[in-house]
Amino acid sequence: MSNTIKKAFEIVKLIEKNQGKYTLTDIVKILGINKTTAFRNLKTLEELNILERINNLYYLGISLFEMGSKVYLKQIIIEKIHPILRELSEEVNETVNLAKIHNGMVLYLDKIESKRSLQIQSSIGDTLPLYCTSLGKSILSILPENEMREIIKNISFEKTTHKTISNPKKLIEQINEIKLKGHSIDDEEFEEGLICISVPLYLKHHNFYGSFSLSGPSIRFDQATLLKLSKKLKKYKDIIIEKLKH
Amino acid sequence: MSNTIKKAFEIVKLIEKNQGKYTLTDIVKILGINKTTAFRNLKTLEELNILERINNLYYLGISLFEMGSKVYLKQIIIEKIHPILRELSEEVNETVNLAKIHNGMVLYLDKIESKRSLQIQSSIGDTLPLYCTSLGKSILSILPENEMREIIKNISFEKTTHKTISNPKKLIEQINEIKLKGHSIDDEEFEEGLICISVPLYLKHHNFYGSFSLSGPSIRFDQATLLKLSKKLKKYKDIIIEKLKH
DNA sequence: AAACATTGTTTCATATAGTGAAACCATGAG
DNA sequence: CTCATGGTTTCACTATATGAAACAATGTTT
Repeated sequence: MSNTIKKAFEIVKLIEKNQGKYTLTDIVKILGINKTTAFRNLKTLEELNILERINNLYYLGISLFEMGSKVYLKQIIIEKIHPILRELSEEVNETVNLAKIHNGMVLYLDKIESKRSLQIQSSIGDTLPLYCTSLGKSILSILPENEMREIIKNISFEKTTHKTISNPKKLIEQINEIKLKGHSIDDEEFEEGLICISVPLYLKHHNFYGSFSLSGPSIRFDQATLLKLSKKLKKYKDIIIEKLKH
Repeated sequence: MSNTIKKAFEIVKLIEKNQGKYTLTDIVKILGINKTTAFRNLKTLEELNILERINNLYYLGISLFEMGSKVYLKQIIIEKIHPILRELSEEVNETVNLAKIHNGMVLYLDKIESKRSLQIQSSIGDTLPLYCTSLGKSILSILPENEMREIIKNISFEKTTHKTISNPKKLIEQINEIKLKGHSIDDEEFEEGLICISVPLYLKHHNFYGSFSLSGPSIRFDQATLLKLSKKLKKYKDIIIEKLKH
C-alpha cells in the first residue's frame, strides 16, 4: 500500500532527526534509495512546505508547524492543561513537563521552564525511553497490566548513567512501588545531576495515558523537597482531571 | 513530479480544515478522487500517524505534532520569543499574539492568553488574511515595497464587519501611516467588538517578517489605553530584536 | 587555468506500483 | 427482510514512479 508515501515520509523522518545536516546525496546514501527518486520527492516535499531547503540542506517545513498546531491532542488536551501547569511551575518555581505514551516511548507534549532553572534539554516533540524517565515510569504504572508487560518485554535497556535501571525485574519492582506511592522519581537515572518527580495522569474520556513532572538539579531536590513537591503534583493532578473530566 | 505525495497531502489538508467531520466517502466526493485510492492513502497515512481515524472519521495525527514541534521556526524563533511575550502579557494583562507572513497570509505562531480575557478565538497554526488584522497590516508595512504591492494585488477583499478595509487604496494609505507611527490598529475590522494593536517585527538574521499584538474587547481599548499599549509594544519589540540579534 | 571531483538536475526507456471499476462485506434504517 | 450506505478487497491495466546514465553547475586540486 502506497509505498511512495511511505518513502517520502522516510525522508521527512530522517530530516527530523538531523535538520540542516543532510544534502540530497547524503539522504540517498543513508536511506539507500535512488537519486532521481529522492530528488523528485524532495522537490515535491519542498513545494508542499513539508520540507525547507536552505543551501541544499533540508529542514522541516512550515506546513508541519501549521498542521502540528492543530492536532486534537494539542488543541484539546495540551492547551487546556497548559495554564494549570503554568501555575504549578510558578508556585514551586521549577520546570514542568507534560508527556504521554506513544509507540512505547515517552512523548514530550509541553514544557514550562522556571526562570531560574539551568536549562535541561528536553524539547516538546522529543521521545525518550520509558524506563529511564520519571515520566515514563509514572505512565507505566497506570497502563493495563498486560499492556505494561508487553511494552517492558520489548525494551532494550541501555545505561546512560550508572543509576539507570537496567533490567525488567527492577523496573517492575519500581512500578509496583509507584502504584502505591502515586508518584515516581528519576534520581539521576537518565542524566547526571538531574532529578525529576512525576505523577501519572489518566484521562479516561480522552483515552490519555500520560504524566507530568517537576525537574531540576539534584542540589535543590533533597528528600524533604521531594515530599513537598509530590504533594503539590498530586494536588494539581486533581485539578487537571477535574478540568478535563468531559 | 510525485503526484502520489501531492494527492495524499491534499487529503491531509482537507482533514486539517475539518477534523472529525469527514468519512472516506466524504473525502472521495469532495476531492473527486477514486475511492480505492483514497482508501489506501488514508490507510497509509493512518499507519504513519499522520492521520488518526476514530469511528471512520479522520483527525490530524500525532506525527504531525511531533514534527511540527521541531520546525526551525518553532524551536529557534518562537521559543526564544515566548518568555518575552509572556512578560508583556503579564505586565499589561492582555492577550498577546505572534505571527508571521506565509503565502500572503498571516500565520499565527504563538499566543499568550491573559487570565481575564474573554476568549477570542485565534489558534496557533491558523491563517488569516493580511488586510483585516492588525498583525497583517504591520507585516505589510515592513515588506519590501514591490513585494507588498504584489501581495496586495492578489488580495480579494471581503468584508467581515462594516469596518473591514475593502480596497487596495485604503489599505496602502493605512500602511503608509503605520510606517510613520510604527504600529497598526485593527478597530473591529475583523470581528465586532475586538480591537488589536500590533507592531511589526523584522528579524534580519532569520529572514523573519512578522509582528506581535495585544488584543481584547473594545470596551477596554480606548484611545489613551492604546497609546500606552503601543509604547509597551515598542519597548518589547526592542527587547526581542536584541535577543534574536544573532 | 586546466583537470578533476562532487553534487544537483534532466532525460528517457522500462516495469513496477498505484489506479479504478466492479464486486463484495458489514452495518444500520425502514 | 430488504434496501441503502459506507467501508473493504479483487484484479486487470496502464499510467506513473522509477533508476541508469548523461548532463550541468559547482567548487577544489594540481
